[in-house]
Amino acid sequence: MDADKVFKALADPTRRKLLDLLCERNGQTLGQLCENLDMARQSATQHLQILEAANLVSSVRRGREKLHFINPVPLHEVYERWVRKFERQRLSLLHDLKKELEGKQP
Amino acid sequence: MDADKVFKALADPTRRKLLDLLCERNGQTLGQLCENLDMARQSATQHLQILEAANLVSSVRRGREKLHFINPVPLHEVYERWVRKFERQRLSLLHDLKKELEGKQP
DNA sequence: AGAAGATGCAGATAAATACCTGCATATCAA
DNA sequence: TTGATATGCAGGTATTTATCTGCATCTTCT
Repeated sequence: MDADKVFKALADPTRRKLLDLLCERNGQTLGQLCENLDMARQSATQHLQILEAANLVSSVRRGREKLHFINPVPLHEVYERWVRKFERQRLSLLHDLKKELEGKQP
Repeated sequence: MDADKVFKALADPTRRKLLDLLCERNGQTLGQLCENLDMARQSATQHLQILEAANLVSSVRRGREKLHFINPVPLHEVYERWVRKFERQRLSLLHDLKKELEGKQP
């Protein structure tokens, strides 16, 4: 997984909306997705290309249409790599802060 | 939580490295963090400000030093809002794709 | 074949982003 | 107090990014 591509893909609200739309109904065409977007079709295409490069979306050509499918695997890997790691110390943080402040002031 | 700020904060590799560094040792000063970064101190400051604006990092002034602490709460909320949602349909995706292709071709 | 529909490709541009340098301020320690 | 240390602030710049417009290509349907 290219974590940088995944994070950068998720950084844009339009692309997160595209993922939301595909989550509601998987396998939508470019045209269908554009109906919910309020921007030029060509712009949406670029966003979808970024999502594909991050492996968050796969597409299949069917005739003159292009169908898009969400792929949750990279998101799961982001979770494993990032969220769980930081959650492990969740409970110790207030302790760290308190100790730090107490230990150095009279 | 401002999801957009959180995602944009995580989109930069330097900022993710800062979170990693704070995960290894919480409560580091700006100077300590800079030793691991290979960029001007002022640049690191800007990254830390973005992390603070996203509430991923908190800081406390102690004399002439500034201590930084990681805050995992926004990451957890990102997980709840994003990762779990998409994971729920994880198993159905290959099915969706297969059905889509089969149903429309002779 | 020809028209309509869906998507692809390329170049232009305005805004956002990540850096930097230079100088200012505040704190500690001798 | 004075020098050294840690951080803050402001401005400048080069790169990246998001978006658009215009035109091309490829299917489908009549």
